[in-house]
Amino acid sequence: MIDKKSGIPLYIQLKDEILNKIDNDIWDIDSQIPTEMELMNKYKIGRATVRQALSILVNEGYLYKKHGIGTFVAGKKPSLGFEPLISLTFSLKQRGITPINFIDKKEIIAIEGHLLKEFRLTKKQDVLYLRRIIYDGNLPLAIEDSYFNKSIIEGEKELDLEGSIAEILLHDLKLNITKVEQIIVPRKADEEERKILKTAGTDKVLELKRWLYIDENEDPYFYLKFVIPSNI
Amino acid sequence: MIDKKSGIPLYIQLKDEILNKIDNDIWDIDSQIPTEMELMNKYKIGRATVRQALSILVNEGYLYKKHGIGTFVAGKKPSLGFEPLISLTFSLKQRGITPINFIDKKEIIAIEGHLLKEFRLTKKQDVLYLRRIIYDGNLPLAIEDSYFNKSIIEGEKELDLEGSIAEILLHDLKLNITKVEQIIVPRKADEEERKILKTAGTDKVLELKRWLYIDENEDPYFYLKFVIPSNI
DNA sequence: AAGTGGTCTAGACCACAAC
DNA sequence: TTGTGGTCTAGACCACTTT
Repeated sequence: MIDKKSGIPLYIQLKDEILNKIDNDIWDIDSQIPTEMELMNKYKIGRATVRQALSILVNEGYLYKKHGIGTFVAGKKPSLGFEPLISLTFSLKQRGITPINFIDKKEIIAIEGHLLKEFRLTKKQDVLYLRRIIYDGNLPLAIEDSYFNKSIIEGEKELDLEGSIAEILLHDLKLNITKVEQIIVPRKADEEERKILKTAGTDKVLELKRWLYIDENEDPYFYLKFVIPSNI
Repeated sequence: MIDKKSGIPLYIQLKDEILNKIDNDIWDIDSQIPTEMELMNKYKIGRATVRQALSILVNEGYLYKKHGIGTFVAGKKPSLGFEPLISLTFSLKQRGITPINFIDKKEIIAIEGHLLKEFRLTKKQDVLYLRRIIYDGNLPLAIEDSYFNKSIIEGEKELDLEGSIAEILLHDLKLNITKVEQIIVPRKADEEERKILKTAGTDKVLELKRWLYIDENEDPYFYLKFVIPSNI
């Protein structure tokens, strides 16, 4: 309960009240919690106070909101080994975001010459190049350039290239990943990136490059680069 | 300037306006920015709107407030976007786990000879070695070996080495991280690891190594290795 | 005492999703 | 149409720091 005379700010008391119900599993994961209106009436407090409490919990990842629907308990999902470490889609879903991947480019290109170093390849190779823009609704979240070993398009399977790439690699292709290398560098967005990502206010982005090795191969099977505004 | 008819929320416009002045160094570090009252009058907006814009920037580490005095530009620019990408504690907390870090070893060691390559160092260096076992309650989750540049123990600050290391690096030390390299390799646990982690059923683990670079330094500031059972 | 940020209320209108 | 969260205003009083 909330005590208006305790001296403790009401929004702190409400925040703790809600946190307890989450921690003690009184509210199920992904279940809707009382609306702002209901919380106002139940505790006889103003809407701004309710929203201040909720915004803290959203910020800390305990709750997520859906505009026009309600407020929900954020879920802890089971892990699949590598998945949380290599999948952007996975990380976003954990925060209540269901990303949409829009395929911008899809073509076969040859990696040779000075490009070999960037791709960490030892010899010339044709790869499937895929550029996707990842959205949360209408909001662009990231630009993703991925390069697959050509063998991926030679299989008979129909691959869902708009889904999670980590899922394709781990579940559909059942690859035996033996090493993942990754570099993250914060930098300024270039002009194209600013245009696509509509970076407002700041033009700082994180650039992440990732190389995936399978079996005992010396060359990576998969190369990924993605750029994401650093305020996401 | 702020356009009330643009359709863009006023607090977003104000936030971006302020962010630009910070990014372009129009306001010095630790200098006071206009008071909430001044911002209200200047842009003809309500106080709640001003506070909403400011609270975002405080939350993201661009500003800090002093009660009864004013609002100020934060000293270092945050690399907060890094947190989910580099912090094990952060990732675990997102899944509802509040890990406990038990310090197993803590000593100064010299990195030289053949070890230099593993640490990606170019010359001999003394480092602070920290081994921690990370628990979820009684269940051991991971073994973590971290190696800090010696300068970390020369500061006057008392560092909470049982908390999140990413938090120390980003929030306490406010390091300007310029690159993160990481390798993940699945392998079999060795005998010591099996003993500590009590790996049940499977003895497969993920080994993650991570190198953190700050400023323009050629050598990494921080080296981390952790081993985690692959069924977690 | 004056000025700052901290908390809180009541009320309004908008945007989005579901029925 | 209804109910949700999103944005915004005007106003009040409190707590803290400096003058």
